[in-house]
Amino acid sequence: MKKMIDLLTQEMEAAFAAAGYDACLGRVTLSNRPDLCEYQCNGAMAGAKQYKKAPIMIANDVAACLRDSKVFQEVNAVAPGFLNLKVTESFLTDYLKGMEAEPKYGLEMPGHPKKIIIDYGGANVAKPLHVGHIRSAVIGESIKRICRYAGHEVIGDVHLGDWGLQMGLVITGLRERNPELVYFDESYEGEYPKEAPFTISELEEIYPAASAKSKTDPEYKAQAMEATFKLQSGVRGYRALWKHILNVSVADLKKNYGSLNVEFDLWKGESDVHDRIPGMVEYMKDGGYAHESEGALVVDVKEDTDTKEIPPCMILKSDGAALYNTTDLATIMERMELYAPDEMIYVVDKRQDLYFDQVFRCARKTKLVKPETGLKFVGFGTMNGKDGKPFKTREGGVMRLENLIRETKEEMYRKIREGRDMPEKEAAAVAETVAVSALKYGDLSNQASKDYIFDIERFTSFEGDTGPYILYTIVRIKSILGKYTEQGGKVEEAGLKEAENLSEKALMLQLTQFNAMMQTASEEIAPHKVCAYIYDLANAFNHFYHETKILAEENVDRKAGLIALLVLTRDVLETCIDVLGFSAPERM
RNA sequence: GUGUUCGUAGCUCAGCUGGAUAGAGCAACGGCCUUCUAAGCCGUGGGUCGGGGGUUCGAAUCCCUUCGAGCACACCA
Repeated sequence: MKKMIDLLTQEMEAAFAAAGYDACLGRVTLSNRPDLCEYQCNGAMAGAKQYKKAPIMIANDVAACLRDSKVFQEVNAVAPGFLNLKVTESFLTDYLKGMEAEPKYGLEMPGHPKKIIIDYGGANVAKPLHVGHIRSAVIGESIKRICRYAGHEVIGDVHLGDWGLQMGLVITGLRERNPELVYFDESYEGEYPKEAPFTISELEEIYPAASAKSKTDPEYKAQAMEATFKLQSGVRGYRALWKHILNVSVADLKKNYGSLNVEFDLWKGESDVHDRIPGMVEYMKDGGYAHESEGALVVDVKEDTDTKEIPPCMILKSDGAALYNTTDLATIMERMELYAPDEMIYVVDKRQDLYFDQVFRCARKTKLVKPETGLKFVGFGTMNGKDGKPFKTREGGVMRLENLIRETKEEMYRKIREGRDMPEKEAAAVAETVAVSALKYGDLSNQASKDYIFDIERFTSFEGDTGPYILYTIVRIKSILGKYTEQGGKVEEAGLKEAENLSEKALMLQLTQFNAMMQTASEEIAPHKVCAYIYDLANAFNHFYHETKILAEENVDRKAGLIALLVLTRDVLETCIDVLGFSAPERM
């Protein structure tokens, strides 16, 4: 279905042509003066020079050609040469009816859907998620859903850090605690136990302790490095232990991500490409891409057009070991082989911008990907505290994600109990849903690339541009629809009618923007545009709601028309919050 | 040093493919509930769009310059 703005532009272009001017001047945009008009066209001013005429004369000529328009109810030429437009009720209502009938409210599907792999989450095995992980998870999940809604095939990969020194540290820490474990007996040849010899909370204790000790104790660090080496070279007991660590950790990660409605299709990790690295390195050497520099193996990625120094992309350290770049490149290689995606999107802290630039250039230069394969870096900014510095606990430490979520839920629960007479159990469930909306909307409503201030007070507020406000609006609509049904009305039989007041028309106009907004949000990978849209839509609804009695409407047809408008508004809002990654309760 | 992002109301942020009077929210103040959830709605006050210059009929938006802040700059991930 064509976008509203395109249909209006078409009509306007025809009018420019009919008046003897270049049709290209007919571009219609949303009005920036809602008090004067709904849409505007500034083409008369742009064409003034070309035709050596006063803009207002051109505008008048064009307006004259639109006198009998079925699309525009009003076309006013205003000094110096604006064309102020209002659409007819019938055109608007027909457009919305079309929208209702279309599968995705009129969003056009791509001619060639892309297969996209999105790499987000940034979790590490055996390390708890902390607040620094929230953005990648929340933004990535939303991008995944937006691209999927826009008609692409999307695969989300958490891509765990499951293979480096951290694993050696955990194993060494475990050995220190329980040296008698069968995993450390290298002469053992039997089956290893199915149960892990530790719980998640023990695991979470072990890593930081081992990490700290390795920094002051060189002997301990050497042990950890040896353990890492043994694991990577396939020593049975170490591999078995590693599997346990992985399983226990992943189960816990799934629980935590789950509480934020974040779900991955793939739980791949760095370990998956371990065996692939030697071959890839050979390939890069044989192809003449890689050369030695200061003892390390690197690929030059400078380009003539660069305005800055781009250091070469390192493939192997001078001690011959692989590093982050190596696994990332090997992963790109693996993904091309297994999934052949058209595009890979990395949702990562923006500080890694230069690093990914190097990796992407290297992947292209070494032909790991096809020339047309998209490699995109979506860098996000830091989540800061009210002081503008990276978010910390009151004690100055790094807050665990789990705790942040729990505190937000508690705050929400408190507010609900204060403001509503709701049974404890229901209040707890509602608090959970609303808290997720507060956290996610608070994050997503900011442009991903910018830093933002995390303010739990603000995010959990029911007032203003917040998740809870959006949910409240949806709940209000649901409440009316519920009552309508109780009164014997049939929601599904209601058909849209022409608007009878200004706020109703404003709501309808806002609804027509859905497909254009969603297209932009997916093309620009911009979840915050979805937030901005639903905030405007919720405002338009609340304004309309205040002015229009719905259930008390006596004209049955008119009432049904209003109900149909509510249904469409609810559905569009719920579609939007779904792509943002949260949902609304029935009551709140 | 080089590069990069940014600087808009007291605070948090939109707007940036150039258009009319620069918008929201919070905070402050004032209205609106016998009627569909007042966790709502309406209104008031609050601005050298960091400074300067340029392009243009027209600049928060484009260009140059300057000041200020953040971030990155091969053997970490």
